[in-house]
Amino acid sequence: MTPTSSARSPDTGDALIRAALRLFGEQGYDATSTREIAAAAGANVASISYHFGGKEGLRAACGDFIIGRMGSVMAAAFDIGDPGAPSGLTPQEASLRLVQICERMTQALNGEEGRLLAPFMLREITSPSSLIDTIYEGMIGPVHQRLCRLWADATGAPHDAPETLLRVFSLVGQIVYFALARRIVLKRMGWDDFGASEAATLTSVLRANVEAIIADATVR
Amino acid sequence: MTPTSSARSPDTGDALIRAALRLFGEQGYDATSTREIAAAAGANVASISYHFGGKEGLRAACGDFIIGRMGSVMAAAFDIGDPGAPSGLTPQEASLRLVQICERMTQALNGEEGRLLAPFMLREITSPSSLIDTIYEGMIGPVHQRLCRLWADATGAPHDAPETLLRVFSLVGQIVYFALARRIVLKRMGWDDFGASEAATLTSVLRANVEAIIADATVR
DNA sequence: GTCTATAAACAGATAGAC
DNA sequence: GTCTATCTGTTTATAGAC
Repeated sequence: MTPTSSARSPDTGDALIRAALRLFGEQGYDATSTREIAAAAGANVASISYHFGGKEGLRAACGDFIIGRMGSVMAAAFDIGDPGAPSGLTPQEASLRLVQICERMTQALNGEEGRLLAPFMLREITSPSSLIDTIYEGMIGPVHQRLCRLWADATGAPHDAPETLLRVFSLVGQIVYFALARRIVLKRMGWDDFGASEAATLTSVLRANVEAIIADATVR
Repeated sequence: MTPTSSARSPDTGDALIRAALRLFGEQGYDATSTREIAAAAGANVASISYHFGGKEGLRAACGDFIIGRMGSVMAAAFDIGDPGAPSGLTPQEASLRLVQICERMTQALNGEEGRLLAPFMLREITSPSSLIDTIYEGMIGPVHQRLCRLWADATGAPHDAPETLLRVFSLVGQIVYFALARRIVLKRMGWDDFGASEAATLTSVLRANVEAIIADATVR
């Protein structure tokens, strides 16, 4: 349906974002040149300024892309089974839900799209002047709050106690660590890649950890 | 005892390494210019080439510095109490030792020097072409192996089973996470800084986690 | 919308005076 | 050992043809 004109564009902007996500994630923002991004996206250098107003605008677009994708993955994880029920879970139900969400997070971070998004996100989290505020308010903060309420339902601990917040962070932390230190883990395990069987082994270990930590924190 | 000549140097090389560790850690290697490093160290741009042969040489020197410092911290942590006894610990002793080592790691990563070294190390771990091999073989690998043997003594599990290696990684991972995501944790907790009382709260949570995970993995 | 050509700033490295 | 000055290559951004 494109009229007649010279060049077509299924979506140059989208290709630029995907290329930038990968390269920013692998090498870092400053280590990646706009020429490199354009080449990887099969586009022209000037198209970055045209579509996003410059390199920094492309970075911001990557952040919005991440918040959208990861946000919907997390939203789906929270609503496993019953996309309606807001509250009133038994401790056993809440505990199971927590374990399931952790498994989904493990899968999401180690799946195909996660391996595109996670490195970029980790870099933004650790860099001082970056998208950290946007990503925190758009995704990390809300997700952590919901996890804390589930934690409270599961253990009987107050949802806003410092210990609760830190316990939930440590739950998430051990999952994120395996995305962060993938290269080291592969090397030590003698694994070539992170396939289905490796993922299954990791998932079972993390599930055991999560269940042990929840049980330990449960008010008896 | 320095002869008579013009300029003195307590140690320009050392000042350059410390400045580079901080700036590389905060901003990343590529985002940091040699001029910036020299200014922060109170030295001249040309001194980097003179002392280290160039920017890449300075990066390698930072890696060696880290391996030396962190290595001795970890060595001390393993030898708490008895710097001689090689083996033959009861499960209870091994478990306690494991918990103590985790506490030392938490302190080391969140203490003054850890806050200088950890960001740099985390960046090197996540970057593709970097010092990851050097740091792995000089520190991470050996430390992980020793932790796995302690884990085996504590739980009765084989020291080289995949589950053992992954359990130990998850132990370390949750500790590293709080160094990685410090900014996010501070924001969510409503903390201004990471002082003594905050460190105490975190340490107690992590200790509880470690003990729960060890207990869960113990062969009964 | 896409491209080429170019501008203006900045990078790391080094020669040579001191 | 330290400094200034400079060389060479690369960066992002943009003007203007198509």
